[in-house]
Amino acid sequence: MATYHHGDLHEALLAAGESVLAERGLQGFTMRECARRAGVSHAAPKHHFQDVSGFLTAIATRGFDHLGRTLREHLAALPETSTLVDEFHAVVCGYLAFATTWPEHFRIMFRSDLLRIDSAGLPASVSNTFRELTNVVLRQRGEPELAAEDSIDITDNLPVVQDIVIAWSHVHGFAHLRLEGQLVMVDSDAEDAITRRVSRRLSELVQQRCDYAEG
Amino acid sequence: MATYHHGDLHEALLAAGESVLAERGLQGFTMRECARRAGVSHAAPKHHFQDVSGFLTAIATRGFDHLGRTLREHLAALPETSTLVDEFHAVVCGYLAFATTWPEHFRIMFRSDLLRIDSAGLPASVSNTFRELTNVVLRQRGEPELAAEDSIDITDNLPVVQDIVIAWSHVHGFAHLRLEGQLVMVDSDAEDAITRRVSRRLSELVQQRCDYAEG
DNA sequence: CCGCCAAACTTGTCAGTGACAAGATTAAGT
DNA sequence: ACTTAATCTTGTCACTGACAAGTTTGGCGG
Repeated sequence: MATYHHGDLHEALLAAGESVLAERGLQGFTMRECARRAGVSHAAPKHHFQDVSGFLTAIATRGFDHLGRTLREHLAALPETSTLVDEFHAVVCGYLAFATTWPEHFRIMFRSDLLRIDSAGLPASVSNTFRELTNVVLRQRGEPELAAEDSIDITDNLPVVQDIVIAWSHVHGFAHLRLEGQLVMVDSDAEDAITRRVSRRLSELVQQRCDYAEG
Repeated sequence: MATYHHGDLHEALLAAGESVLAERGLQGFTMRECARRAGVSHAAPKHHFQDVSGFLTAIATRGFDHLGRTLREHLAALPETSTLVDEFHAVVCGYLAFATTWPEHFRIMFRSDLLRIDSAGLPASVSNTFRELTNVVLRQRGEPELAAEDSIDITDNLPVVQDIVIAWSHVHGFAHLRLEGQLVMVDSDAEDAITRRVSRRLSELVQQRCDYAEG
């Protein structure tokens, strides 16, 4: 109890919250426990985060930032001579790595009923994150990449958006099913084969950009 | 208070639980509210479902049954002359329809941290559900379909399992992202185009079954 | 240097919750 | 008819999130 004012309670609470999530999961997560770990009273968080959903929104925002960073790292680790299949593979592996390492964050990030989706930083973090995936698709198509803070114009680029949605869905679905234990029958070798197959599929998907007419 | 013994409290509680979920979401879901709506005391559910996770598991099991029924209906509604693209499209639409109609069930079904995954009926309902998708893939490949109660042998059919996982991931990811509001930018026309594109992609994926060697 | 003010934090309270224990009721078999 | 076990109730406990009201403190103008 050095000072009455904590100094950086905002950050301390987030760190506490993430440790609670890691140890007890979303189930055992409580505001009061977070306050306890930060060494403040049970009502202190109110001033920094309106309520529990405000707090979870902040955590989700950090989660999206972290996911974006992970994707960027996996892409940056590629050698110069990489193919586009490699790029997709990097994204898939990054996504999976994040979901494995931060499962509770992953769950919270995709729980719109728990979050204040219009909250300050969230939308920005989301689009920053998925700019990585978008740029892989754009690179593949030979179109100009998005700069930081830019986001894609849907109406002008419907085919591109379709590809992005399809690619994102594919990666996300695999990660989610895996995280939630629905793919337990798949061993680690089979999983590697699947991720490579998915990556190859995604790059093929984006290459065949002529036949949009009809399915 | 006709009788002290309810008669079919098990079923009544599940129905109550589903109405609570529909009205208040997983957030506002409580055992006591379910008991209240079933007209019994707050401790009555204990005898039918051990605890809250046992109760949610039962609800999730019903959800998987419902999803399986929905997929079967969508497939059965196809005309005789349907292509395999149509079959995949039916699965995709059925999956999306379920996620849209029963969003809270969908959420619970894929929350392994909330469920007793080893619980009596759950695994059976899950494999019954995904037998529909499996059979579409098997039909596509000209291999014998699974009978009811049968499940696929992973070790003998790795390529098939890979295709199933990929197809399932794709459909599931799209439904999940859509449910959680991450695809708000996609309007209804674009969504139709995407579902058709996904369906076509999936059937192509399964057709090209020669090139497994490496990605 | 002082006093004031608003932000940051505390204490206290409330209804509501899940889990558990112990008791009451009743259905069903013998 | 008697017993027995399943079913349901009442009562209790620690805990939670939200809210209200009070306390401390940093920082500001004068």
